[in-house]
Amino acid sequence: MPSKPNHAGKGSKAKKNPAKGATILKAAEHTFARKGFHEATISDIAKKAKVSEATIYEYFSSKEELLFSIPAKTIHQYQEKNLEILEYIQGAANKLRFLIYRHLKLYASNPDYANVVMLILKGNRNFLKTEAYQIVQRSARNTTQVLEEGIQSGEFRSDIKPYLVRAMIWGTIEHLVTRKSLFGKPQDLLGLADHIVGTIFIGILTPQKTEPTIHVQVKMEASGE
Amino acid sequence: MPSKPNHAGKGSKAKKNPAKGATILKAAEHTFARKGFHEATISDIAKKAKVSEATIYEYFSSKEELLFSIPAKTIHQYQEKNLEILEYIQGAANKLRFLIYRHLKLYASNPDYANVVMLILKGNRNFLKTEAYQIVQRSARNTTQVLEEGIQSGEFRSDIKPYLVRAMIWGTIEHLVTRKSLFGKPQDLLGLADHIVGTIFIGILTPQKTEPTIHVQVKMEASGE
Amino acid sequence: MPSKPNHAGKGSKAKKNPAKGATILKAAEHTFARKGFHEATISDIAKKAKVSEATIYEYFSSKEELLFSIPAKTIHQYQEKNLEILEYIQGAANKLRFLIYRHLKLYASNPDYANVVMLILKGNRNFLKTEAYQIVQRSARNTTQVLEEGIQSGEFRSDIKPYLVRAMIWGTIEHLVTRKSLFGKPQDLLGLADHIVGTIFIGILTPQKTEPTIHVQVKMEASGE
Amino acid sequence: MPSKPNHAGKGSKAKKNPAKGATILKAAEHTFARKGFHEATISDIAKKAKVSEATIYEYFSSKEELLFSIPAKTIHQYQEKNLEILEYIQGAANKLRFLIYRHLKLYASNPDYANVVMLILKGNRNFLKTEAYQIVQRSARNTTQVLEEGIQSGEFRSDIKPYLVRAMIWGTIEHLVTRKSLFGKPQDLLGLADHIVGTIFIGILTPQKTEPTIHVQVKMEASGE
DNA sequence: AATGAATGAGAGTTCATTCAT
DNA sequence: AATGAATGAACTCTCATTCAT
Repeated sequence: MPSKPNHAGKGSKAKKNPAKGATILKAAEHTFARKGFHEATISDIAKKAKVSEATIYEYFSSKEELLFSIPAKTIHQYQEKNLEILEYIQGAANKLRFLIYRHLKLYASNPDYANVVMLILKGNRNFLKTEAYQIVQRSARNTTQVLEEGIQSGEFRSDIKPYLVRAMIWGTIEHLVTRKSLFGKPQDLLGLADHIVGTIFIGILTPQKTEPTIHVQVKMEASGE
Repeated sequence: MPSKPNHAGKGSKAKKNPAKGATILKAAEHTFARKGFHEATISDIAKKAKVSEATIYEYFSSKEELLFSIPAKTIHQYQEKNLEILEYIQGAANKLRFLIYRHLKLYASNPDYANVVMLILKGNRNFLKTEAYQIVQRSARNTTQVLEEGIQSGEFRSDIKPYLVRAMIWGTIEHLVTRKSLFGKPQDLLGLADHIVGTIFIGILTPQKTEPTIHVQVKMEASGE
Repeated sequence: MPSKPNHAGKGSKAKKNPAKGATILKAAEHTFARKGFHEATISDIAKKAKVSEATIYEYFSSKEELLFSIPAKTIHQYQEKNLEILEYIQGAANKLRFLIYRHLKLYASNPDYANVVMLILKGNRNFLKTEAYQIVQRSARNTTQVLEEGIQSGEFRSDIKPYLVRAMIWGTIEHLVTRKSLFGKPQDLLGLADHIVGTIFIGILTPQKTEPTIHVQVKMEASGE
Repeated sequence: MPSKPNHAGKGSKAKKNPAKGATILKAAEHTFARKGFHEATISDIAKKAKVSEATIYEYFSSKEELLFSIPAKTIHQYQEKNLEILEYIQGAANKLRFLIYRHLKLYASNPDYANVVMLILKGNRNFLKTEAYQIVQRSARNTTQVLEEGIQSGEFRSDIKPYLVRAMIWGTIEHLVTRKSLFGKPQDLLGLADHIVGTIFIGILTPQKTEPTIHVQVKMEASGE
């Protein structure tokens, strides 16, 4: 069997009945989201999925593999689609705006998933060894790449650090999504996207005051006329 | 500053020997940071602290209370000092820069602590009921307040949303600290402070391109010549 | 007789394999009888029953529920049969004699059971909330009722207090059974039944002395010679 | 030190301050009565007695010795006084009546003590090895002896079994006291004394109906004249 | 004489996981 | 393919007891 054997790490099993596997996965997502990883029991998940506990082990080799399988498919589809659409978008700024939207939307449209990712997976070291996490990393590189493109093309300042800006964007999103998971507070996550983009793009300082560089440029342009 | 007892909520016990209590707390921080909450056992912590398991329960009423007691003192001192210094700083921008530095430094100078906070406490719903968390919230309000001050004084753009900007700042920091905890990657966290401040302040777009406001100004100035 | 589930209250679990449940119960009875409740460990019982400790918890939700389950079935069958047979017996005295016999026999024929009931359950306040205890109470009412019947029919003195007489009968039995549990002393419990009945029926005073009524009669007859 | 060293078994300690010893004992009685032996902790008792836990161990060598020390003094005084008064009473019936009263009163006037004896000590096998228990046994022999006296003197029927009658009397009392401990039910224990005595003395059957013996005796006496 | 502090020794209980059917 | 039943393996927490002061 030379084909990719282990999607979620060491022990995944051949899915006998894909529909049932998905049911279990949804039940796990639901349960983990509400109770947390250790507090949720296989029995809880089995009840929710209306299968026996043993059946879960027919589909997933361990509780942790079950957890790690939750993002696997989602993240894969997410990244695929991102890459596909990205090709049709012109300009780094537009691309970046798209990526921010997409990222926010991923979580906004699936609260249980957001919960699992933000409150459980983010703190789990073993998750980092997962194939799903590899995709997350690739997805992160998308962003960095777009930022670099923007610098190259002159759309973005040449003195920004792509790594840092990406950290800012992702950090912002994660922070907001986490708060929504915990408090339900930013009611409308997607609605914040424009503000995030705006702030990332032009900062928070009022122009005249603290940007002498701009002032200089102005002079030059004025004289160029 | 009278000693407020029971920092970590209802169940904390009178510390018979404060030094030993601190030793246990440090051992717990160390152990939780390396193993995670559920994976670390009281026995591990007892060994590290060189006390018996029972002794731990003389100082902390449960494993969870032990966990929640880790940030209690640190966060308290952090907030006290912040408020103190803040009074001496002039200008919202300077204050904000200070808060960002401090926040980064808190974690940068105590990796185990960072680890516990970012990987364990952030995902723990019960922590939100803790007194320690109340202080975190108060600390967050510091930032928002400074942002509002800046808007008022004209230092910051009037169209920013303080809540969002604070989320960006904190999110960025949390993201970076988390990555450092997990990968050790941004070697020099504090060194990034200036870049973060810079980006938050002036954004990533190159001025001429996407800021029509500036453009307008230019025209005006040019005609003024 | 439809099978009423959950004899021992709220927490009892569905018995997966009734035979195994009974084995565990017997092992518990045996162990508790010899060691007492707190001194007996789940591990002891598991060993005796040749199952794992966890298996015990598949059948009983706690150590205490296990304890309370011991009398549940026995007491139920006992009461059922009592009521059944009572219908065929004529006369309150005969009925009372039967109940005393039965009560003694219940314990005499099952020393471990006697031990558990007399030395452990009797002092346990939580047992009083048990369904099993409800049946004990009902069984006590049988006795009181028979006593009332006897008074009505003229078989028993009209000046006795049923409640007290029942207490005497039960107290006597309990005392004897307890002594047998502790010392093995009244070798033949059942053999004492007749004596108990006799004494309860006619007391311990010699007739002439304290019973003026009888005394009068005697005199009269004697003088009749 | 040839004087009786160990009142309650192996490990009792010299009472440094008898008053404090008594305080602890009362606290223990109070606490055991309410919580039971295993459920009550040394800490509970220490709190109630307003001493430290360690102090309890200065006076009593173990929790069990503490328990066994509760009846020691009481039972000793009880028996002493019984023997003393018994000498002044004429007639077995009167003596028996006295013993029944005394026995009931012992418990009626000290509910906590009753509780401890009935619900805790009665089921404790180790208590039987105690010196306090030796006195209980001696006290039991009082009763048996009086019964034998009564038979000898003709006050009591010659066909009664002293051992059994004593069991009945004690059993009755224990049963009633236990119920009072558990339910508070027979409100007035002492008020029942007369009824107990009455029933023990003359039984529950109506004379004419079921006492052929008397009839026979009459004949014999008549012919004997 | 009194006790604050420390701990050894377990015990009950939970659950992920396995396996025979 | 599905599961009922069984269990190994821990882990938290409690408490009686000790000992140095």
